[in-house]
Amino acid sequence: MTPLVQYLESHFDITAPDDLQQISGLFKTVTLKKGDYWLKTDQYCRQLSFVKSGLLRIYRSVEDKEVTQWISAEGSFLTDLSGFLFQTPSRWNIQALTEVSLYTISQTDYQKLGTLVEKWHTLEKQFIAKCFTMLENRMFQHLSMSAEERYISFFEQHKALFHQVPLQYIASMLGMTPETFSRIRKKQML
Amino acid sequence: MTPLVQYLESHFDITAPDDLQQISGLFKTVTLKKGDYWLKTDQYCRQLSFVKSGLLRIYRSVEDKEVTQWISAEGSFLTDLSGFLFQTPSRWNIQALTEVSLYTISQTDYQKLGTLVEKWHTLEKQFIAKCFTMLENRMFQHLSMSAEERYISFFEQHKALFHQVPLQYIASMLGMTPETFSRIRKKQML
DNA sequence: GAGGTTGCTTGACAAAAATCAAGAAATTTA
DNA sequence: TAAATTTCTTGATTTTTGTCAAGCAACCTC
Repeated sequence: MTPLVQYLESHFDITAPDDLQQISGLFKTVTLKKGDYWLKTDQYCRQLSFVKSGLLRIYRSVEDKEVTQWISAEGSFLTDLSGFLFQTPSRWNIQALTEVSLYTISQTDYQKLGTLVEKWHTLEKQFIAKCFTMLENRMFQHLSMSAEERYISFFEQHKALFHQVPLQYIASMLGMTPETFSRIRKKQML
Repeated sequence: MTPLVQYLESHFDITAPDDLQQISGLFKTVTLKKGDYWLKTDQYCRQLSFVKSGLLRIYRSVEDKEVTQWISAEGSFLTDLSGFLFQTPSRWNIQALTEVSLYTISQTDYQKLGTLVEKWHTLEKQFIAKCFTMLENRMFQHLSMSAEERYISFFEQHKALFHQVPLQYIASMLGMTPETFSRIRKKQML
């Protein structure tokens, strides 16, 4: 569970060995094969995972097309945050794009963390707030930037993804068609 | 402070008179005149307000134009959530569009709530998570809907706003120009 | 109530992005 | 490795949205 422990240390500033063990002890290792679903629309999301390795796509089907909301990569948490916290049916599908290895905690065990780890509530709050902030930035980019500007901005921050997943998913995530994406890409590569 | 108390009861399920008083007792009444700023870009947001009456616009200036992020109305909380929680300089301007009456709590007093009210941490978490969920929905709409569809969806949920604030602000919030907004509007009214 | 300001609409045009269709390239599968 | 599938690219075209410019309407304000 080293990657998870490192994450907890660096992102949550949890350093006490006891706390680290309390937390990581509740996670179980899970693997998914390419194409497997971690979650499907209308299911209840009763788990929170930390991605040890691999890539997953979070998307939603609307009418005849699929809208990719995000791609989760190694070293980040994975859940349907709204569904997990409010226990409402999920609106998302989450599917493995590669072989995936996860550390997973059940909702029940997750709830124990509040009593086991002193400052858990604060950390949880910070985590959710961080998710909010990221989304706020993304929303702002959509309100203020063109497709090309969004492409450039995303490319600068996530270069690696561009040769790890089908580009159409990145296109969708950036709110454009694969064709538009391809044309911008060509222009950028000249 | 009745509107605030009602909000706490219905949205946060706080019913104990003691708790209600503990909380609302820390808020002070503040009024703003039309055009006054509640917050400016690069300032630290050290307050959380509840809008008793009036309307405020949250926006950001980019190059030569202004991007409206949201319009806050009567009966909702107002803050730069990211800035307030992480104590980072704000990227937003928040300006009164009308006479505004607020109940305001300082960051210092806000922090006391954790010790004064038993389940405060849970409620705070729920509140932030709610903000996240709303933003997630909005983001999804931008990824999956055209300008016209966004107009219709917003109009259905916020009819009242359309004759309360300059329409250009709503246009910006929906990610389109005033001209496009005007054309869609005309089409919808036929 | 005349003049100024601000906000809204309209038209003509330009640019951005979507759609459709075909084909090339890459990847997977057998 | 050949065939099948999936993904990406390209061109032609349409649709959507933005830009610019002008005019109109509402509303302050003096």
